[in-house]
Amino acid sequence: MGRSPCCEKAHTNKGAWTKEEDDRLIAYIRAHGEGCWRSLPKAAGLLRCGKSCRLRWINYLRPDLKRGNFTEEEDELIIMLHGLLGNKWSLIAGRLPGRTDNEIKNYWNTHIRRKLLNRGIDPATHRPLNDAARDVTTISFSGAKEEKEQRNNPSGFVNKDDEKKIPVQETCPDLNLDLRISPPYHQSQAPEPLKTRGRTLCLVCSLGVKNGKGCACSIGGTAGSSSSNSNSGYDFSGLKTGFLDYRSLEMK
DNA sequence: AAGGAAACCAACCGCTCTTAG
DNA sequence: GCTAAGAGCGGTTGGTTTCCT
Repeated sequence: MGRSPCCEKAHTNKGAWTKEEDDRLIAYIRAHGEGCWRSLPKAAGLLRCGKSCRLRWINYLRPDLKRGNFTEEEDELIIMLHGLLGNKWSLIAGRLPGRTDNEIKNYWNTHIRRKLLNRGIDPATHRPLNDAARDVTTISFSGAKEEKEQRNNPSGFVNKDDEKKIPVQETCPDLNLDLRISPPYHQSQAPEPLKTRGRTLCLVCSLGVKNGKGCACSIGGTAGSSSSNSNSGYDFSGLKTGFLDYRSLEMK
């Protein structure tokens, strides 16, 4: 069967974008809006693949992008969300205004991974490195873990990055994120699904993800709307309620 | 000052998911 | 319901910059 390529590769530029290409893309999107990436390059007079245009716009040219270093708060939020969602960079990016999935992914791979490793935490599982073989998978951001780390490293100074001598700080000290992946689900022992004013709330909505693409809850249509998080803070998939129905972690 | 190593990050590739016909 | 096109996502690559010896 096969499928036609997304663009005429023989007639497209590759590699770094030039200022002129950027300008053309920006001007075109300002005039016509995003969308229809396949036909955009031709319409905009660009010798680029549509995918390439989309990526350039999303990751670099969008006016709402926040450039510059990640803050400590963003670091901790990324770590927390990665613990919940895994490598769902786009979902994580959805919780960090002005940041792109690509940016977060790069940042994770270059900074946070190392940071966690130096803290003695496996970046993939968010569990202590020496605690690899347990039956119950626990993702923990609780004080207990910090305590353990503290014991291993009483100084609170952790890694090479820590040559800057920044003490490790718990951003959300009262946030208990102990998550357990338990044996197969049985109706009788299932916890109540997350509910908002009596309505079931899926993880996507509870995270306030804007496009609500993975939303499967009864109020999906309002995912990401201001109403979903207007009452001062979302319940990160039940974090405030103290549990996580891990079945809802299946995003797609 | 020079060369190599490490870090960083933009961009590409290939796959999956969604949607329209 | 099936198929193909379009869009989006995550993993990976490769060029550039910075750091170290």
